[in-house]
Amino acid sequence: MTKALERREKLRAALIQAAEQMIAERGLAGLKTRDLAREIGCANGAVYNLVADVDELILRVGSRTLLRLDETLTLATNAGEPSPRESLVRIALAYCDFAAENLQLWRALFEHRMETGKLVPDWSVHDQMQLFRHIYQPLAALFPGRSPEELGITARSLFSAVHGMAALGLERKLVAVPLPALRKEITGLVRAMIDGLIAHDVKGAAAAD
Amino acid sequence: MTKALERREKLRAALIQAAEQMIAERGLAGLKTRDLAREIGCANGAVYNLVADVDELILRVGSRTLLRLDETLTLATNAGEPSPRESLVRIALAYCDFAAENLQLWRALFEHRMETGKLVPDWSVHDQMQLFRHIYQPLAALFPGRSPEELGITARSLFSAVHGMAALGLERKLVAVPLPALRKEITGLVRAMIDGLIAHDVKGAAAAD
DNA sequence: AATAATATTGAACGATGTTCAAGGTTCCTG
DNA sequence: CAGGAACCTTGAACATCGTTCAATATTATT
Repeated sequence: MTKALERREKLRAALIQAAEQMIAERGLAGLKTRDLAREIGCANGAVYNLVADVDELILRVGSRTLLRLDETLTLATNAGEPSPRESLVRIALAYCDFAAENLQLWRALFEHRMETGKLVPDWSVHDQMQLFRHIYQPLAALFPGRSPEELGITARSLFSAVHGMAALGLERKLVAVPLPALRKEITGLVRAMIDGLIAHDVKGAAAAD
Repeated sequence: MTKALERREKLRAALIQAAEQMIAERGLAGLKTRDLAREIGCANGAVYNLVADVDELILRVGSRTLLRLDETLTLATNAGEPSPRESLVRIALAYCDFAAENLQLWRALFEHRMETGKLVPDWSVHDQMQLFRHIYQPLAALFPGRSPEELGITARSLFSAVHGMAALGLERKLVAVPLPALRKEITGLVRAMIDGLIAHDVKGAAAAD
């Protein structure tokens, strides 16, 4: 029993790794089951013993990408002990850099759409939630008056805004912007957002008095 | 000569309209040439007399979507004569509302990727540039000290940030957020960004003295 | 009206994801 | 250790795409 399952797991790992490399090199649309099968040395049909369908395969690669992204953001947060404000800037820049360095894999996270009717499995959804965690902590330090729910919403908004800048900035479709310029823009806008949010907080508190 | 070309143009218009409706109903992935041909009453192969390939078809639909979006933003800008700051908020909300009401068509604008090697035609690129124009004017009023280039960059950053909030907010993948909540978040963050940018401007000017 | 030019057709091609019966391996049991 | 049960692997076959093209039908010109 061990022999068969062992080989299966080995092949599975190889499959996911091959898929990761293929997406990284040729984009999500360049992922082909026949190429994958040739790569890991098995028949085309055998892929479906290792994985239910390509949707699952893409999700598994996405999970790995999210994990690496998470590690990157963790590293960015722990570098030195800057103010919460600068911590958020660092996180945003780390996100941008990760996207630039893992462009195709990062795009695959957002480009992929499940075939209609099939819903994303729990383990995949759970992975995605973890990302906001990094933003949450500095935000909580900056806005001690806000409830956890409010902080969660603000965290998601901030994340989304930075994501949008990276997404459109790294896109060739709209004007291509050089990476250093994009980093500078993100830095400026994150600082502006935070300062603006702080100012509103003060105003709100004053009005509440 | 007129008879043939006339029919051709009629069919072309019908094709693009059918494609638009099909994308709106079933998403970009639901666009099938055979269904389109049946819809407009011609053979599958005839589609390629009206259009070079589906890429062009998608781009043509995108052009129409961008045009409607442009009209929507124009309307939002001209409604009343609010301050530049509130004008920007209105534009952002109009963008969000348009995305929500034209979800699939709006997604198609960003989901579509040309097959590698083929580049987007000029007329399509030109369409996309026009969007920043709406943001540019209020920004110029708010930041008279900035150069046109700087304003253009800020406009794109602001647009990208709002786009990101709409994109992730309207996505089912990350937590689904109700539209009113999303609008409120966008309003808050746009105001914060602008106020933050203004504060930085003042600080920068003071430091320059 | 005859002929040249052009448009339209739908069958066929090559890819692609997915399935499945046939045949091979591996594992448990007597 | 032998033999059967359970499982795995295979590669051919299927359905569905976008796209092409020789044959046919239509339109325009002389």
